[in-house]
Amino acid sequence: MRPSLSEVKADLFKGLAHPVRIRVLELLHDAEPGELSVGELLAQTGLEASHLSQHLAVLRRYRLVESDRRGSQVYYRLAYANVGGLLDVSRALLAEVLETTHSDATAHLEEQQEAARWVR
Amino acid sequence: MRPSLSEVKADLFKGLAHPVRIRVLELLHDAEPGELSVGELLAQTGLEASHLSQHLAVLRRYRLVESDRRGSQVYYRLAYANVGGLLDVSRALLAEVLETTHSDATAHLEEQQEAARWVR
DNA sequence: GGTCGATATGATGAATCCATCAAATCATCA
DNA sequence: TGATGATTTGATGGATTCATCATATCGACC
Repeated sequence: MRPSLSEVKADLFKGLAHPVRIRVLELLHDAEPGELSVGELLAQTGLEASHLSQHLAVLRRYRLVESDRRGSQVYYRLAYANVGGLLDVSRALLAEVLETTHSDATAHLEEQQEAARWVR
Repeated sequence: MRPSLSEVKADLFKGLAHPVRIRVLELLHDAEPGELSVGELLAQTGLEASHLSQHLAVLRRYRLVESDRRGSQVYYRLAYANVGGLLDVSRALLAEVLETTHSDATAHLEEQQEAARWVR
């Protein structure tokens, strides 16, 4: 039984439905060479190796990323340009959501956003 | 403890991570008056009432829709314009995904797409 | 072949999601 | 007030996801 279009879309969104995986995809989206090694992702996320690896496996399963082993290192990149498009729109959607939220919550989230920028 | 930006985004994607909920959001996105009653959604999805209602509750929880009771009927609409944006990009992403899939699977999914258009 | 660094997979328990059926709630009307 | 249509919520069991720790696999090098 082949999946319906909605089921394929739902799978794509499932891949995006976890904060760590969003973070990883954003790092890949923003990376200058368009890809990052697992080691670099580990450094930038501060995660434990097997934790990140399990999430990367989910991203591979749902075809949001592609991987490429070169020697002992594995590089990941977004599988499709429109994955980046989803990230961009989600950013715009979040801004829209935040515009309608309490100003104290907004201030707090803006602080976190500044901190994230600084870390990068 | 307030949620991080990634957590808020993850919640939005969780709301999208089920085929029925995608279908509902697309129906709302495409509806001429920009909203539909639960009754209309029931008719168009063919779901059982409490099944749909549980999914609508998830969409409300993650703030992807807004509801509005008028008499005995409840109307739903997308909570933000960018929810529609996410749907549009996911459509483009799916097309991108399908371009790289086997042609027999592609043909099958295109048939389903045609059938869906016809039903509407 | 063995060691080591890099990465992936397996096992497990807790939490969450999903589908289904039952019951409750809300609004309207006689 | 009770009945009815519309909709929501609750309860429950099974499936899936998540986090964590342990183990396995891969590639490079001696």
